[in-house]
Amino acid sequence: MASCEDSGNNMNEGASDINPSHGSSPINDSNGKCNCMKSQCLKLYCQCLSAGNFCNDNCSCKNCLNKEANKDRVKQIKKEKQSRDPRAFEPKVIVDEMSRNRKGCICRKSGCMKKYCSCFGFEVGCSCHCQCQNCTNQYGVKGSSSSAKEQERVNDSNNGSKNVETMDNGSSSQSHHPPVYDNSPNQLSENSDARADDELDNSNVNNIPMPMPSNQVASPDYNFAVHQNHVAAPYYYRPLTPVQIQSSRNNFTEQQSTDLFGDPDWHGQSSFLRTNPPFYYDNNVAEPSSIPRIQSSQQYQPHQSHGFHQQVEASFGAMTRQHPFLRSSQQPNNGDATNMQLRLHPHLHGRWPSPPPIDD
DNA sequence: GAGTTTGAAACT
DNA sequence: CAGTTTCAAACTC
Repeated sequence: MASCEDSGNNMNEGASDINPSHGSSPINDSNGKCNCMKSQCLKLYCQCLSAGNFCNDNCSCKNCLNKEANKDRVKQIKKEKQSRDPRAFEPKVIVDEMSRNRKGCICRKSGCMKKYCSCFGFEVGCSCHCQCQNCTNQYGVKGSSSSAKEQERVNDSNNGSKNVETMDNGSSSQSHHPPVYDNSPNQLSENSDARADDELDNSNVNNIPMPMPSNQVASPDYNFAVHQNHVAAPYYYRPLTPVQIQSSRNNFTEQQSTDLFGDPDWHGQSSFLRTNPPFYYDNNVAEPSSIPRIQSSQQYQPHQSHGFHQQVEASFGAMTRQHPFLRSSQQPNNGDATNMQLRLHPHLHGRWPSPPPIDD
């Protein structure tokens, strides 16, 4: 059975309509199907349309017009939606140190503790973007810098030196989260409005300000994807070459995405990044379909022969070695990375390094 | 499964 | 742009 998540069902043409397939349904677990009765699936109420997908055989919608056979009209509808909100079809969740719902919620009655709440539905905390009332979101309450678990992690890191990003290996049994996406600013893209303006003072590509708050948690704008207790590498969007763009438009395959990430110039590349294809291209920017995340502690448990630290070194090696600004350290040792830390090099003075160079 | 509640999207 | 209406998903019974 086809699904909205099937690549073949994606509306993979036209402006900005190549989306991460599961960038959709923030709330339900229906995995790319809708039950629209009145909207003909031509409004954003429709989860399939909202996700940038056509409806499919799994849907129970009535009078559906969101079909490939109607693609011209759908494309027009999408343009209209985008004229109102250019980011209407973008992923709804950004990746930062805790992950946040880009648009925020305005819950009044649910306390952000039910799936009515888009933040809760994504299993992310509420944020300054939310206008919710009586927020009790277990993943992070509006106004607080983090959820309880995250705060615990932050506190732990603060027990060490400053500018420390603690990285856990997931051994504390956090369940994995649904896919979320790095919506960090592409410093090199003409459509780089995906930043949290309130946290940045300029957009100088070569001198990215790093608003390191007192709790020492990195800003979402620096692609530092530390997801709950899971670990992910810092990574940057990078513009694609014309060949890559054409390739993505024509016949994008998982192997190609793997190859892209196998590119030695991809500073943040890692073995587990490569385990998370496919990647989608939009606005000439490569974007992971899901953040590089560790899906289970088992997958990235300390390796029997090398130890997790070495494994992380292997994964992060390119970054830690090629970016002289970052260096890894290890708690005295046991071979796992439960308390492994990435330290900012002192000379950064609170600034992250520039994105890696563009490779033609 | 029907009815109710909820909040996002659309509309005015 | 604030208030209202529409909509579909989440939830309850």
